[in-house]
Amino acid sequence: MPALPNRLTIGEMASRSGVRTSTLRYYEERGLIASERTAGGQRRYARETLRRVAVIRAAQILGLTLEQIRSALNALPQGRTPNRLDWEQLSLAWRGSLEGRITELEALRDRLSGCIGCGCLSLENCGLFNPGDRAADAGAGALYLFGEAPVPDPEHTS
Amino acid sequence: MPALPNRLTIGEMASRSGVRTSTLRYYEERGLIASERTAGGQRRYARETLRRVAVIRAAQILGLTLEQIRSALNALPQGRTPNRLDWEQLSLAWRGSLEGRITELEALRDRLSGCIGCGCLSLENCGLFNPGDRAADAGAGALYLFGEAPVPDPEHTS
DNA sequence: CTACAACTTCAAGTATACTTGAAGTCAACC
DNA sequence: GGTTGACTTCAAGTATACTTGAAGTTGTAG
Repeated sequence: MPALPNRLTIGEMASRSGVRTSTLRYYEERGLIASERTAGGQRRYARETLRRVAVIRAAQILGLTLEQIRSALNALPQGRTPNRLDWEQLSLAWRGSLEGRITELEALRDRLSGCIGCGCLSLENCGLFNPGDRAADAGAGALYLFGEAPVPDPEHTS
Repeated sequence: MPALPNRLTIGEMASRSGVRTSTLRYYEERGLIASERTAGGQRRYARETLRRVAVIRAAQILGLTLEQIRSALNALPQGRTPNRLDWEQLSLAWRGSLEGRITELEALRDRLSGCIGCGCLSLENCGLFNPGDRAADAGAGALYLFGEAPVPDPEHTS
């Protein structure tokens, strides 16, 4: 058991990062991490790759895709593994998008609450069925969720 | 152009619901909607299926999987298309899980904020890298994000 | 009755993020 | 130098939610 070697095998990376070897190979294939090779062709990782993997996992927890993470990491000067300052920059940016998602979900929750209160009669008017980014594509006429036709006052219709 | 026919073709369903015909077939295959067939084998949908599809889309926006939606709809008495009261029940339950997700994301945001403030030195101690449901699997020793070894006071180490 | 749009099924493709398995090679310990 | 666990590549499989394409059938307008 080598004590803190400078180059880590993929197995050491896996046990120290908690990420499977297959996942590490996949990250490398997708350009998120890099490795050197021994004469025999086996991977050897720089110790800082461990930190890089940790940042990748953190970013995934935050909901970013691997492609977004790859872009963010590659945008760092020299495409280096984030240091402490880099991490502050990244996490500030990512916190922003996280807050954006929270805001979206809260709006969704409020629309849903509104639907509960109002009975959600019309797909055309209902906020839930017309969230900002979806086209209200009711070409053939209004779509009604409960009751197919607009009925201003149900008590007057049999 | 038949005015509000009782049975809709898949094409009519598609244009009135905003959902592609391929998607409607897929929903049927997955047990989310049902259809009758003409003598020739073409699908004909009851008008209320339109409402059912609308509810499915709403539930998807809320983040439920098709399987979860299928279960919820099948759990209704007679597996019927939700009426107004059913919809209130469903949306109340779904709002609950939505609020759960918001709470999780807020906790994540707060952990991230904490990391930004503290510099996030240790993977073992950092809340972001150890969110509740992930095993802190640091078998080989502590994992440190910025600085590989525990350094209680960096000023005393060269 | 014919034309043609709309419909049918079934298989395969798309995207994301991986995992699994087969077949073979490497590194390290004794 | 031999054994064995760890490693290699490449192809295919998993899960979700669909879309696309091929080849053939149906329904309806004229």
